[in-house]
Amino acid sequence: MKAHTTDVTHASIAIHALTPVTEMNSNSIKVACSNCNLRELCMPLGLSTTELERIDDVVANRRKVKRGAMLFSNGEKFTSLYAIRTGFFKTCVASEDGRDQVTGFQMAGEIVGLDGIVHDHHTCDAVALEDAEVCVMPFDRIEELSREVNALQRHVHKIMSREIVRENGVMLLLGSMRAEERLAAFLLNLVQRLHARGFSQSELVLRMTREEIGSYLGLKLETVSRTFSKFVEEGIVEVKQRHVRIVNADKLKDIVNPKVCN
Amino acid sequence: MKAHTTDVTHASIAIHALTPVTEMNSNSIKVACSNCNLRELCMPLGLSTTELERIDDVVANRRKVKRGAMLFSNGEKFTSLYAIRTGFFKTCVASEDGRDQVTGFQMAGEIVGLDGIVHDHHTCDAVALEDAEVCVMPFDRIEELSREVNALQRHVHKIMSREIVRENGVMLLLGSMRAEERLAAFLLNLVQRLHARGFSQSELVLRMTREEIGSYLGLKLETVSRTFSKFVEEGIVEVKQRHVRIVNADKLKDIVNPKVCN
DNA sequence: CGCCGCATTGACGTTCGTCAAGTCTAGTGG
DNA sequence: CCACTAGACTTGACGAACGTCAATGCGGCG
Repeated sequence: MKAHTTDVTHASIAIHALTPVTEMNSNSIKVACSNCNLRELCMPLGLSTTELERIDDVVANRRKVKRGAMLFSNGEKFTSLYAIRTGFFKTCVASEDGRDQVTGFQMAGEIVGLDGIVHDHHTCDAVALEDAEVCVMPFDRIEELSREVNALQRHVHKIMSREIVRENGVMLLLGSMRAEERLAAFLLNLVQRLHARGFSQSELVLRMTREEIGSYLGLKLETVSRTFSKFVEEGIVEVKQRHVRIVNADKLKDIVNPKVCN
Repeated sequence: MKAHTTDVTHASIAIHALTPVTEMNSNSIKVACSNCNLRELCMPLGLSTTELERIDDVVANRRKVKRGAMLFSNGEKFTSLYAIRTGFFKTCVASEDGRDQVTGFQMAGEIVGLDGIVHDHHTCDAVALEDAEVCVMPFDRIEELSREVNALQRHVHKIMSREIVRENGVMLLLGSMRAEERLAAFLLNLVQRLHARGFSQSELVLRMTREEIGSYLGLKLETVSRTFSKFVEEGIVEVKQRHVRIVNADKLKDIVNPKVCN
């Protein structure tokens, strides 16, 4: 490790800007999407006031999940989708012989639990990578309401379609990219999503271990570590444990999308 | 190639058993899910007669797609989902620098086009691997009707969730399996889906090239070919070009799920 | 019959995994 | 405050799995 950056800051400070005011003082305050700052991330836009009030009803309650604990697990009965309010999750599937694969990392405003719809049981685990809180949205309530609020129906469809498209991208990554390309794509994706939530475009704090990154990217943890080191040597990023600063985003993008011409 | 099996038959004969009678004589006959033999594969079960009649309306028309032609392509405006009546498709995404990745193979009764919902444009190509015919289901019509027919609403959600779960499985495959395991899992999956459609449990005709299999499995075509040869040497399958006979399904399953104990 | 696309096979090279040793950091308790 | 520890991370040496390149075979089709 060569780059000892002292100015890689904890991005978590900025999360306060995203925390709904309703919860600033107490946990027992009425659950309400209508005045949640994450609304634009997890709910449809352009709703009328009455529609907005009705949509508040899809959230039954909230649930806190401690770091390392599971929101739901493989085999568990499916009842609800979950909108992440705070914290960071991973989802992972396991093969029968014990290998497991991280299928995604989810942050505030994103929805988890879609895997459970088809068989009425979950087929993956959702694990909190830091203390987290989610909005519990019973699926039968979502279905009921989305019959009446067209924008919600459309929104549910888009969320599921978005997940399908995301996974298509991961398949491309796993099927055809080399280690450097995978890690570069991973970093760019993470920072882009964080930026959409008001965080820095260039600095981030990884909430997951090298092993979890490796599982997601189809690499071993040593390869992830070596690839980080290589990026550091090339002056593309600065890394100090889980603090990452992207020094040269263009180079990272070039790695993901090598331009043959030019 | 050692195994020259003369008795690997074309499975395509059996497709006639699945072809709706309404189309036996003419192409202009009324489109109707209510008497389509594929209904149980692509439509919800347990509908009342009136609901069934209404569901016929989701199919606007049918469309033939010649082998090698595209049903839809990346960037194209999204309007409809497509239920495959006959034929075989691949879907593939491309990275900006030209690499592409097969994200799935679809057969009769399966639905393609879900990727287009989120951005109102398709993000992948759907290519017919043999002459095919699909039912065109305009998505706004699906949404309209699924507001009124609960079973259809639930069905649409399940179809999308199933696709998410399928892709989770592919991620596990691409992220953590070796070449033999990937090919074994692929063959077992294909033959299982074909069997559900009335085909043999042990014989199949691949509709795709080695290169397309390789793209799907994250391998090069040579590796696919070598792995086939290895399976043949070990007496697990017989292969003659695209005709495959599974001789020892248990061994194949063992390869996918190596049992450490026992 | 000859061509073309697909498939097979071999020789060799690269990338990444494996194994092992060692470092760093945060947390704990004296 | 510092020693101790456990878990995460880094780094090196080596090997296996798969990719690359190239030659050849095979089968279907005009």
